[in-house]
Amino acid sequence: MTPAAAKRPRSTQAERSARSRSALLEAAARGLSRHGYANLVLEDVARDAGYTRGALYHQFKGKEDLALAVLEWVDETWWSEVGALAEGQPSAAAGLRALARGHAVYCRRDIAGAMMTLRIEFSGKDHPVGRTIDGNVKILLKYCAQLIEAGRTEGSIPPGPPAIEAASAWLGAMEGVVMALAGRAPHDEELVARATAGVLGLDGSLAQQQE
Amino acid sequence: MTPAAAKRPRSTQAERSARSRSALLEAAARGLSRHGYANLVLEDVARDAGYTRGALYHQFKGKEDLALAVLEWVDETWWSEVGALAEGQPSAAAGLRALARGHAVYCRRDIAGAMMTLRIEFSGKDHPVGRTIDGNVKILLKYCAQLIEAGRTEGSIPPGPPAIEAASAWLGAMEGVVMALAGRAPHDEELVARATAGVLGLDGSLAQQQE
DNA sequence: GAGCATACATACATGTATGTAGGTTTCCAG
DNA sequence: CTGGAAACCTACATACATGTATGTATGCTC
Repeated sequence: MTPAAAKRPRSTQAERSARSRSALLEAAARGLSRHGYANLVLEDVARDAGYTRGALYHQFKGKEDLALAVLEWVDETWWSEVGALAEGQPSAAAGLRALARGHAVYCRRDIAGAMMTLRIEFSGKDHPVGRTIDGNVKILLKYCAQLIEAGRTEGSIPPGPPAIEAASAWLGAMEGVVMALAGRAPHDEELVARATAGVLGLDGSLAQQQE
Repeated sequence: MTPAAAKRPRSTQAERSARSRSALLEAAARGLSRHGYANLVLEDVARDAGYTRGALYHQFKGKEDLALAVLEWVDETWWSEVGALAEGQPSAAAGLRALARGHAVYCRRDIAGAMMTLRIEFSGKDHPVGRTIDGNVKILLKYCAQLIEAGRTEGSIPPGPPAIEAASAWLGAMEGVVMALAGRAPHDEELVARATAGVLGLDGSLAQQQE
């Protein structure tokens, strides 16, 4: 019996599908983090999510489609959970610092490495996944570069290498640090912040944080 | 006629073999950088070096053995070309700075990514390549952590997170930066130095280098 | 230069992972 | 409660890369 007699009687079929899809996506992200794309075997992904390859092929067109879905999902969650932190900060430097700490926290989940591995495997390649990831990174880079330039003109960030190179290096450094520390709180946050300060030339004094 | 009548008449056979081996190793490193281990197809490696798979299987026991040889080769060249820079520096901080810059220069070759991809694919896995790479990284980490601790006791490096975490983060940051900049001189060197200063808490003043 | 070993090439067998097709269960509608 | 369409599973076909086995050429030794 459908509790609320309205138009949508809380359809269980759609819910079921959505749950499966989420579980598969999460398992795929974990698998990508750990094994990369090439070593990712779909049967393991499906089993990890509690299904078989049949379910996976019902939800996604194939391996590539699955990877693209993961990318899209990561991109969305990153901007809503991390990117949003930069908004409403007093200065561009503060915004970048917030991004750094937020990124470290965000990457404590095991989905963190998915972007990294996909980027390493596909960046610069003429492949749908490569193009997507390069597109996402490009947008992110542009955003960060703008923040850096804004900070330099307003004076909260000292001069240095071209903003795009600096942004590129900064993102790379963050990825490297969170990867190396693999979510070992609380030092991951602290050290990402330090790396940020170093790359951008912010004051390296030890008393800038403790949010 | 053998020019020098001594014991070793300048054997051409050994030379030939060594040349082939070097060419294959270099091609393998390039291939690993670009495609990773799983996507590395040995026929391409061999062709890239000017041979066929037959030659490769004559020189190496197989794919795994090839990867291990690359690892060994990278490890040796790194310590002789980069690691040596830390020796004879006035302070531990100076040594670490030298390592950073040296690493950036070292990574301008396309062999740079080989370690990275192998690490991502195998680190922490129960696999010969994984064990080897983890072993190499562990030694490197220990070395860097010792430098950091030495610097802290002698006063050239301010206090901070535990030395091992700091060393881990530092290496990760360097990898990330050189990866992101992909040898775009001269900013790679500058930005690796900045990241180093940030993570280790060295003076972020802009006038520390120009070696 | 005959005999032999090493370096290298070609051809085949095996394993494995993807993708597809055909069946089975679960859920909702009338 | 019965028809039907989903979500899902099992079985099969295909592709591809590794590894091995066999063949050829080049260089060394006597």
